[in-house]
Amino acid sequence: MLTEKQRLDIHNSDVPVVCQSCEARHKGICGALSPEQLAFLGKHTTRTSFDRERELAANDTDIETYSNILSGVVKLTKLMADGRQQIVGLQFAPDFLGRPFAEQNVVSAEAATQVRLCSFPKWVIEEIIERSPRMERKLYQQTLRELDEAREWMLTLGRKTACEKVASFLLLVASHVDPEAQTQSGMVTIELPLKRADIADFLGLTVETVSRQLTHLRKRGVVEVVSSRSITVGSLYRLQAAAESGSDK
Amino acid sequence: MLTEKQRLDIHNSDVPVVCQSCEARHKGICGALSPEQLAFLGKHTTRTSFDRERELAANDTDIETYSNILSGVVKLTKLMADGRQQIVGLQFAPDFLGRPFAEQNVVSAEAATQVRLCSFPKWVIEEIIERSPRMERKLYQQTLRELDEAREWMLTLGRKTACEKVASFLLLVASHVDPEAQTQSGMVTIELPLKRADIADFLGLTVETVSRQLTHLRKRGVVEVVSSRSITVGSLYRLQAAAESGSDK
DNA sequence: CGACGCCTTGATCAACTTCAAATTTTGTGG
DNA sequence: CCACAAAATTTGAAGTTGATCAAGGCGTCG
Repeated sequence: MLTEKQRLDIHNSDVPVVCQSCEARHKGICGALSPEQLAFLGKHTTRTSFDRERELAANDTDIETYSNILSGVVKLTKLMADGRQQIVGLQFAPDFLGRPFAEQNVVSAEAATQVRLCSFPKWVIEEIIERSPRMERKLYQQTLRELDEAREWMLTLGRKTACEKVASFLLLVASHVDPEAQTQSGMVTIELPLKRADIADFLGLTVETVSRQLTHLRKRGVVEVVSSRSITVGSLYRLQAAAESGSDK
Repeated sequence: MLTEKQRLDIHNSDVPVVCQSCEARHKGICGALSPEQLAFLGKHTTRTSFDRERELAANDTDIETYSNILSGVVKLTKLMADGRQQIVGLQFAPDFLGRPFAEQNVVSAEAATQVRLCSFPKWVIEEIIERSPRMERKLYQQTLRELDEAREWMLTLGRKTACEKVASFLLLVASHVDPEAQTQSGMVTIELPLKRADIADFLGLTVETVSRQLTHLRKRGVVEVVSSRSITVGSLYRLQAAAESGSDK
């Protein structure tokens, strides 16, 4: 007995082998492509793995490739002349990485964890966008989602206290790792994709403050710090409360 | 002798009268439409004027219309349960207002100044998006621009000092009112579309701090406060410096 | 083991907020 | 056009939050 997916893959035997079990084809943008388009894309595909901290694209340089994130977390950062830094976005698999219709990068992209990418030359994506309205639609919708997230984060950066910021960050990670986490209120363990310095750059704080607020949340019993990269949350409901008012109760 | 524009308008005599001299057709999204599509859109168009402070769309309510901004400035805001507020975007004519592919508003939209809108029922825009890839492209590109701006602003919110924030705000307004202002370095007078309380909500500060930083910039000779809503900048270059380091020199 | 990177904790300090009040601007009706 | 009330802005003094500076602990990898 074949599952629907298997039948589909047999039927579309011209789907590149590397794409056949790729998450980007199911949840990501490649799902918008016909087998022929996928085959075309597959011809110009490069899969690469990057160590943590590796720069994937530098600010103010020409855009040469676009990518799908196969696994890992990518941070998008802005840097000021004097070294101040702000993370302006986190991207998770199977997000599309890159800014269509631009010549130059306006942010730099860096691997926050070990990252695997499936990359394509700029012209290939441009051609596919022109030929596949469904692909463009997928990209458009991801951009709208990113804009929603950026605006949500602006509220966090502009108006929340340090403690609320840290709680908001934990919630953000929880919801990306496990989209259902939003609703459930039970116990969850969150693997943090960022080190303290990155969390600070994401929250507009210093490392010291992030650390202090984390111990503060621990002492209040909202979280348990299993290890520096792993946090257990007793009740997401309480964490949510901490992200909006801090005062608890 | 006819200009090219006049010839075009005569040729396309089925272009709705209200659209013929509309900025949205030249710089905005309506430029993507054929005369027939424009005629269809024109049938379902409502032009309305709103006083300053009027709410145009409330958070957590169903989306019923989309609009083009004909004139004025619209602020997009997020509100926390305890009343803290953050402006997460400013939109200027001839921006498109509204979030495609969503059922509900995730921000509220409010007129910052007197605003004139050209509004369309939700289904009309949805139908046009399906039928006009050029329209979808325009919307996609505006969204990408907004995302770029949101990320730029995240750096401002997270990492800049109060003084740098105020200077950044003045630059932002200057560049939207007069796109060429970016390059020129001469004297410019900026009409502020927001009152102090709104500026504070945009910058993640308090009214008092905004006011103090403005007088600080005045005493440093970077700006001249003509009236509370009108600021003259001697050198945009110096203002730019103030937006990135504060220390001047 | 020892060095290095990362994280935490403590003490002090500066920036921004809060609270309070004065001053200016704006809008309205006579 | 003026007078007056309401709203917006500015200014001052005191209080908090988070930053900075400094030191120490933990874990990992050679």
